[in-house]
Amino acid sequence: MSPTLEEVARLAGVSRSTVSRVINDQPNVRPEVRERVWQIAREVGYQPHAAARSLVTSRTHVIGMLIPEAVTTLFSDPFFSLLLRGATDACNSHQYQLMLSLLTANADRQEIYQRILRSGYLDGAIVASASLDDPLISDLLRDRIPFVSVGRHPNKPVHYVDADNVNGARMAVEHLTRLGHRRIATITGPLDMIAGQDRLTGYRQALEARGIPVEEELIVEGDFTEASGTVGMQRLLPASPSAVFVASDMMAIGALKALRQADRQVPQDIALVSFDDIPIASAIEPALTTVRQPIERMGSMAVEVLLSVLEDSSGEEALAQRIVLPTELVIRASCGSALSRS
Amino acid sequence: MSPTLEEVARLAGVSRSTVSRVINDQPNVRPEVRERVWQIAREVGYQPHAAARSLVTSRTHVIGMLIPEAVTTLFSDPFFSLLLRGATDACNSHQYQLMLSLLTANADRQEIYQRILRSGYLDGAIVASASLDDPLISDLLRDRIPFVSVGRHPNKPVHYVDADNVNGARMAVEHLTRLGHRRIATITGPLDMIAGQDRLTGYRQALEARGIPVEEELIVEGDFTEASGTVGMQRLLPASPSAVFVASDMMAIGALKALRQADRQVPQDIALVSFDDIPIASAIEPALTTVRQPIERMGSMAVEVLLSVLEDSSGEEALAQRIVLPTELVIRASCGSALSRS
DNA sequence: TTGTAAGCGTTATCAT
DNA sequence: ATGATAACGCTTACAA
Repeated sequence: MSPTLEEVARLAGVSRSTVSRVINDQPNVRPEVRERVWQIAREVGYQPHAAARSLVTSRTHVIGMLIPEAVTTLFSDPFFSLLLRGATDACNSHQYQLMLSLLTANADRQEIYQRILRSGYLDGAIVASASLDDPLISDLLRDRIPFVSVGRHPNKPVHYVDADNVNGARMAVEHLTRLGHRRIATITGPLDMIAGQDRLTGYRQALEARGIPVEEELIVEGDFTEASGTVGMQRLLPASPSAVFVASDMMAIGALKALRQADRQVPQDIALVSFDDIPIASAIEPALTTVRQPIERMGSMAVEVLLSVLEDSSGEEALAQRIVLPTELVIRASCGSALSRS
Repeated sequence: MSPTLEEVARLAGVSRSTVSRVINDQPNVRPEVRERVWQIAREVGYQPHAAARSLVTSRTHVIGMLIPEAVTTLFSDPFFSLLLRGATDACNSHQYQLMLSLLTANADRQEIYQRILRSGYLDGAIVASASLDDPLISDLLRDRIPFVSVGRHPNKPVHYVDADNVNGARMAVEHLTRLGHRRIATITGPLDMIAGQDRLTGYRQALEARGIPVEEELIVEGDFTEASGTVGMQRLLPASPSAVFVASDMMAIGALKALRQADRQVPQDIALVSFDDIPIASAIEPALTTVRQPIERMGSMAVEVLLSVLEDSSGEEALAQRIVLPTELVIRASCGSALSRS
């Protein structure tokens, strides 16, 4: 099919080695020869064979995006599209490729792990929102596979990129206190994920800073899905909070549904602040006041960090790179601050 | 690092060929030998090297998911997450991998094309929602790269999987006529995509079937983004339609925004029916009456078709496989049919 | 049934 | 500056 190095060499009247040097921009080739080789290579449409190349270099220029089983169900959350877009963009600009693996439940996790990660398919991997005790993390560490986690793992030597969830949540809840709310509930994310924990921590910090006691009946755990937002809000209603911090936009959408069913107006009867700022957050009614995290940038940063790790995997293990990007409160309608201003 | 065939062979006291036969489940190996080899392979954690293997078989077991430049901007539409999930699921169950490529504008399209598609990275590709004249399609055909399109290409010899957009749209608009509407507008998808065209065709068919004249001032073109739904609805308002068929849920969400700004109630003042049935369609207020297309199944079918094409690429080109999956109208609140019933 | 050996398309180490 | 030549790890005739 496609011409090989050999053929280009023959046509150019030089050896394979020379062509290889030209193609890889290595020194020690006479400019005229270099030019002639390029000429021929272009003419015949030469394209290096990826497998042959990586067989000898043991580099594939492919990195994996691993979505742990625990979160495959919420893969349709726009969060992941945005993360993917950031990651692929970064890959594009470094001439790397992204391989996507959803470690779904029905698939044999072990089998996939072996096949993908130990067969030399990948130079490294990005792990999206793994829960804190996901065996995937330990496996990757054990097998010394270079990887970067999206979402921090405080007690393990892993490179990660994360948003500042604690401060984001704190800002959100402080905003509610500033609006005069004192009975503030929260629907948390899954508490086996650091994002869930950290946002809960931020919630607690904000209340404590204002001297508001944290009441357990005002805290219900969700799992980031819209459905869990609905259920969470239903469980919260008997405690009659005046405001709720919902740990993700999708859950907030679910919570809104529950509130409509219960005939409560947002923000008049109850105020809502959530987290993520995915595109629909501003499109729905009421528009969501929410904490923006730079999802696309987290995706591209994860790739950048991974590539830098791959670069200097020359020596021994360097310190884990830990990057926390700032979050920002975006005030819209669901918190009722516009209302209180008037 | 990882042990090789050679090592397993040495430990088992047999030749590489024998180990290869065992690993690949080929005949002509004594059961006892087979057992011993497996034993050792497991012990040392043998995993075949993908590159080495594909160098000789010229098969990578990787297929590409190509998102054309034209649609990378709407990649955060849940449509693509669902498509990806369907595709990766199918890949998982066939031990294939999915490589994701967004052919973004800033990246050099030609360069990426060459690097990904002509370097042997991929066994084949899936192309998502390419516009009808996307050069990507012609390039793939020219280079004889096996691929399946999500979205039909009626006049080209391409394998495709699509939803029945014409009938879906027709059902949607017929439903509106049945509710008594006669002044029905539409916000179309991009008309250089077959999905945009087909849904417009369905709209026309439904009107003509009822003897309602098609008025050009009731047709505005969108591009499937939420923003274009808002703009489209704003342009439509002066023509005062009593109902609108919006060609995607995301655009419908945008349209709702415009209607709120204009103080029109849905469905009381104006009825809406859209297309896709992405998860949020049922979560927002009003819940969207929409045409459900089986997005995940389209993703998995695309993979299945591609794999079947890869199978019998033995002989010459067979006929293009063309699969159109049925669509279904899901009635919720935005069309006002519940209202008319009461 | 098993082993030997050639070859897949590169890169990398030597000589020259 | 250039060219032989030996890997890289596997599959696959072909021989035994």
